Amino acid sequence: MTEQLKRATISDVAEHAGVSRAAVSKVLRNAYGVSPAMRSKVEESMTLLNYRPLALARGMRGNSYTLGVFLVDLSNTFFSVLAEGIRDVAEELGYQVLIGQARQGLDAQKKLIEAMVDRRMDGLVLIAPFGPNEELEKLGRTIPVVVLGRHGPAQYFDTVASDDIAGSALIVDHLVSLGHERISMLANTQPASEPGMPQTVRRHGYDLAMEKHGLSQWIDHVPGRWGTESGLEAGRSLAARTPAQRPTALHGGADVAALGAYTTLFEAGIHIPDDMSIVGYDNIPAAGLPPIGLTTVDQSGVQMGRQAAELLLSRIEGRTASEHLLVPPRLIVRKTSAPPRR
Amino acid sequence: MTEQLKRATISDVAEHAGVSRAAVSKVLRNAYGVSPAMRSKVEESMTLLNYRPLALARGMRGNSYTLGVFLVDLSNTFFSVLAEGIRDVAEELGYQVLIGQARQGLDAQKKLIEAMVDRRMDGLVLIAPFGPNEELEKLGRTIPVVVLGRHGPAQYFDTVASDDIAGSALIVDHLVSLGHERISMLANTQPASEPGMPQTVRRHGYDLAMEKHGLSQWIDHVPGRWGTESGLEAGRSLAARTPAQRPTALHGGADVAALGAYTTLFEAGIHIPDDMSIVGYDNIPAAGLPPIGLTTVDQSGVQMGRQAAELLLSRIEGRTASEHLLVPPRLIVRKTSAPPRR
DNA sequence: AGAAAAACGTAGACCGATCTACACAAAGAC
DNA sequence: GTCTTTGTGTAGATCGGTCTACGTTTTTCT
Repeated sequence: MTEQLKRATISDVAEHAGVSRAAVSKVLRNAYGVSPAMRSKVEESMTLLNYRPLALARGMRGNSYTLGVFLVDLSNTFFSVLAEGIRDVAEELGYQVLIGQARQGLDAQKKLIEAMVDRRMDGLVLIAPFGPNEELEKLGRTIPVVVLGRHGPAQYFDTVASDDIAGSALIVDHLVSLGHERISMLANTQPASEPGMPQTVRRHGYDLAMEKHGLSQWIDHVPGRWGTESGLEAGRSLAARTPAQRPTALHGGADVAALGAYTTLFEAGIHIPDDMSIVGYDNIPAAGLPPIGLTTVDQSGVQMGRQAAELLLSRIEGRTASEHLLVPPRLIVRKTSAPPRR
Repeated sequence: MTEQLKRATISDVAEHAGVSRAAVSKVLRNAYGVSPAMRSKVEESMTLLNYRPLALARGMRGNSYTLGVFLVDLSNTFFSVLAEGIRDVAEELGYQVLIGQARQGLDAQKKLIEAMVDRRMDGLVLIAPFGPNEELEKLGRTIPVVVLGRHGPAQYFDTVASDDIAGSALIVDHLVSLGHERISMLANTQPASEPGMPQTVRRHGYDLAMEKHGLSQWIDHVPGRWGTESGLEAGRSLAARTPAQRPTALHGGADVAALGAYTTLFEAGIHIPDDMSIVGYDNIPAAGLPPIGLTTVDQSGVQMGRQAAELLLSRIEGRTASEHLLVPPRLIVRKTSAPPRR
């Protein structure tokens, strides 16, 4: 086994350039008190020695130049789109983005977030976290935090979310305009749903829209969560209903859940959209696949990701007043919605 | 703004327990030379003060207890499945997994890997990296590395890969048994393809299998890359051919590419599987959606991820001889493959 | 009982940066 | 020509852990 190559440290650079370590640190940080002559001398030594500052060591006192992104579900491709937007903005400013994925459960979430804090990340973007708002407020007092997907208000962290009330209205309006009355919704009934969580807000938006159209009697929440598994399950339960008890249209809550329901409904011989219309939310890539063609609500994830990153960065720079952004959603009509047959 | 809560350090614990910092460090590391009495005393103080060691600081001398996973494409859900397997194993041993996603390009990949090294990760799993093997060998001499998706041999890093020769054979055999002769393949012609990269091996496996069946005359590589975009493009180019020039079946190389081709082919009015059979590779979740039902090759991603993590951990523990695992693939027949019509 | 070995704790250097306090020199003010 | 002010560079503490070297006590072995 060949010897490991030793990497250059700040001391090596200082010695090579004939200056103090503090001086090198200054040019590294673009700090005040560096003459042009010294700067160029030091920079030359840095490139010559192939020096890269050890981010870990910097983090001990200053910034680690690392942002953490917390995700529950990597396989939800909408989340990865968000992550992409975050990364784009962060990289422009010299920050690295590292993504952590927790397994399901509040406990796992907490552990992962702690792990990120223990690695002295400069700030955190939490994508669709669960748990009570107070926990997040507490976290926000420890480290800059932006929550993606949860609605404000909040005092110690910023939020970026889709206008879920409007999004649900878009869906219901669309279905009603096609002639549907009996419209159910896959409601995410995760334990301890908080106000501000998208599942809460979308459900509320659905209720409001149904009422607006005078369809309160048909309001129907199919319980579950928003994941593929749970969507499959919901589809099964819907298929098990008698045709008379079955809705003619379904607000899926999220694309992954909607596609899950689609799957088991389809397998049970219920044809989409002839027997039932389905509308999703998120516009994940798989939704656009032509044989599926899921009608859905688009949230322009990259944009949301970028905004979240910008908020986080400005918070790291010192802003303390919290901000809460609402992104207008957009309906994308494809093939899973059609007039009811009866 | 409320004051930030100060977190307890090792000195705080030491003082509270009435012992030295070194002693606390010892119980933390399970090091030799700790009496049961002291251990319990210290542990009590730790829980009382709600102490968590700062992983960042530990990394300065010892391990950072962090593994890095490098990915090119978060939206390729197969990769996220791999990441899940890695995380499961790592967490059991107290390691955190942080995922970094690079934008396209060798340069971006290099920068991200450097960033992970600069954060003193204890080891790296690279999922489908590009670039020459020498680069990886060099990296492997700096830090423990396992490459997922590239075939060995290699001296300074381990590999875990699907047996792509066998996988391609599975696909060709299946199509031939259905009666196909004219079978094309979406070949990933990324610049600087290295031996050992899945695209290279799968293509070679396809060539071999075609020859075995006496179909050398029909060997046909449709150029592109393995992403959704490139798949869309390939589908378009295939649709543009005259029916006589068009293959009756397509080895898609990877599910994302296969689904891309499916999309544009479908839009061009070419019906799958009546006009053309398509087989993918990876068995990503979207492939299983019933209206699509992509016939594909499964690689049991979670298992591969777990194996990669185990290799990495054992390498971190000191193993130096490299290992190279080949995972047998499995054909999953669904609805996009059928006998040719003519 | 005396010597050797094992068990237990501690002091303090160390990892590689940042950052405060200060020394010194050059420039500007009066 | 002294007195500030401004610019430039350095010494050394600091962040929160790890780890080596060593001293002291206890146990084990003849």
